[in-house]
Amino acid sequence: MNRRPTLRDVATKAGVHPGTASRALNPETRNLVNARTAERVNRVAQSLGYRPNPHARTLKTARSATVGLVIPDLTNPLFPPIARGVEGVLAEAGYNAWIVNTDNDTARESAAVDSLRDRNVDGFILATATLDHALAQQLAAQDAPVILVNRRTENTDIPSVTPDDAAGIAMAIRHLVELGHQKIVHLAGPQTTSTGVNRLRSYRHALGDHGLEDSPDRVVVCEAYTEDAGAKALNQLLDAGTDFTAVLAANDLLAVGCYDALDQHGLSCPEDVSVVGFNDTLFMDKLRPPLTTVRVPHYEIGAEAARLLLEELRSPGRHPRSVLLPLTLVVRQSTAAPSR
Amino acid sequence: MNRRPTLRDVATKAGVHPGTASRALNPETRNLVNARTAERVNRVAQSLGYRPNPHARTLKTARSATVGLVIPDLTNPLFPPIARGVEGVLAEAGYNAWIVNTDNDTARESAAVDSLRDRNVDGFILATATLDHALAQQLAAQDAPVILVNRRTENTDIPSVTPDDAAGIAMAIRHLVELGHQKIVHLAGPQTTSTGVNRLRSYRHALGDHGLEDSPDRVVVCEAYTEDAGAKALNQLLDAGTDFTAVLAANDLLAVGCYDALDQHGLSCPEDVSVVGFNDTLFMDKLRPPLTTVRVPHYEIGAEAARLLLEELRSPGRHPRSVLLPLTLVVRQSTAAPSR
DNA sequence: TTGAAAGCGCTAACAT
DNA sequence: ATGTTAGCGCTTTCAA
Repeated sequence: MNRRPTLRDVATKAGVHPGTASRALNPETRNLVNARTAERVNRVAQSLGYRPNPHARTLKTARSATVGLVIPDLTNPLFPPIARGVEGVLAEAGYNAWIVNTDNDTARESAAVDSLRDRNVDGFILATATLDHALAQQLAAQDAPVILVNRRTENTDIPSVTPDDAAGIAMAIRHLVELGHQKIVHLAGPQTTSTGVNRLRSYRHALGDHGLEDSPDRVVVCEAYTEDAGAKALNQLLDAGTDFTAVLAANDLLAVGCYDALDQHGLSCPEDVSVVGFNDTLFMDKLRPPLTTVRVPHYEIGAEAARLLLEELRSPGRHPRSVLLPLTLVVRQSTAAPSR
Repeated sequence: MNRRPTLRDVATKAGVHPGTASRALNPETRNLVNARTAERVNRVAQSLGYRPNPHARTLKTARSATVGLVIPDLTNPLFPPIARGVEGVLAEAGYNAWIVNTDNDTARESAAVDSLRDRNVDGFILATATLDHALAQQLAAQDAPVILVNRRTENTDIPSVTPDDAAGIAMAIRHLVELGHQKIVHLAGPQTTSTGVNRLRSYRHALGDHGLEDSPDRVVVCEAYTEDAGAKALNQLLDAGTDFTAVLAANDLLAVGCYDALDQHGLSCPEDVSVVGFNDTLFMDKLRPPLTTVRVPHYEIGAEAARLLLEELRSPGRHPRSVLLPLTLVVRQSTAAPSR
């Protein structure tokens, strides 16, 4: 029965004191040690298959080379690519991510974050931000390194990596206008989120930029970013007899809901109504018709968030900043010139 | 600056020795302690907001109340629901899951598992199994608690939770036969996986059960479970002029690839060709036409795997077993009676 | 029923 | 350049 070798084992076999072995094995302190000794220790460690015990290290140093990644719902296809971006960049730096799911539940989120703190994570990446996000505020107030991803809080002091919502919406509107649409409705996202608020504001601005009227009855605010909410919202507009030829949905799920509502009303896309989504999540190119949508660089959002966090960990408080990532419009068959 | 309270702090404030406090706070050992004392200690812990340090605990006990969940690709919508099932059941038992992504790369998988072992995870749930899976064998050989999920290894001694592939395929074939199909091709999955092999074998058996001929040129084995591989395979059949009226794909992604191939050949589904998938992953109901597919209870697969693992952790070697989960066929518009 | 003491494996301040 | 020492926070055996 041979237990895992410890630092002591390595030290003994290399004929040095554990302290020396520790220094020799750690890249940061290796230079404090005679080069030949260091090499010998490393060889012995290798030959023994030595692997440091991260719990012992964390217990001693209160650091863990681990980051908490807090996600509202992993089954939303927006998040897995973000998680991979985070993991990819962290891995290069020798860090790992602990992914936790909150199911969009504040209590669970709070419990998850507590548990991450118990584990001495070195920082947090939160994909759960609302405009008024107590948890993010609280973490930031305690000087815990935090980066927000995809959405932001009202407090812009907390660094974030988000899509350039305004630019994305502007591209979408321009595309519709160029096709000849004049009456464009907006299914807005929850106004508790930065994406919901920003995209709605940008829609209004973009209409103005093209000299189009910004009429209040052309906007429906959805309570959630779900297919059902999207269907409900568009049904509401259709039932009210609102006059429009195109829909700009605040995200892809709402856009998918529009397909449902159009079906229910016997209308077809894009012949009767053009639809534009936001995010370009999985399979949006496989719908019939394939959805025109604003592509968000999911992986890159996660990667950039990880970079910001690593910077913050290396030099706390040096250059906190927020990043807006550029988007592209992906034109597919859900948009066409209006028939009326 | 007040650091987090430790067990010592609680003990001191409660006027007991840290050993006693430890016993009082741990449900397992609470009965070793005077009830009044125990209650007092717990009250003090509460009032101080005491949270045990998991690293210290793990360092001492070599257990972590943590399970490693090894996933080939989190962006495959099959896996997030499984992960949630795992997490849901583990959470009830006070366990947590460490989710790691391997990107279908053996080296990464191996590194990830090493890292999980370094962290003293109490067991593993692997969603990465191939028939000949060195890592699973190795873990099992070392008596590490392992449960396979979704796929199995050739060695059936390793417990697993998988869909009942044979039953699923039988349902799909019966459905097609009842619609009147006689010439059914199969896009088989990689023959390195249990799903690929089992579904192919079941396809052959099911044809036999209906007195249909099982012709080798009606099967194409795909090298990967991807849309591209599916498109390539069906294109191959179409280009070869193979005579068929329905396609049974070994999973949904391959089925989506069929849609692409049919498009490219100017054929339409279900008028010209019926298509059936497997898994019923995200948005399969949103394709045009919505995909008839075999529904796998994703969440339940993960949940059941977690249950088996917890059992194994509680009584090692007591009742290792594998579970086949029942499936249902979801009939949508991608299947119809053949026109020829 | 409780206290004492040792130690899990590592790091870092201090000493030489 | 290396050794010594103490201790991170907890559990658990042993003793009382």
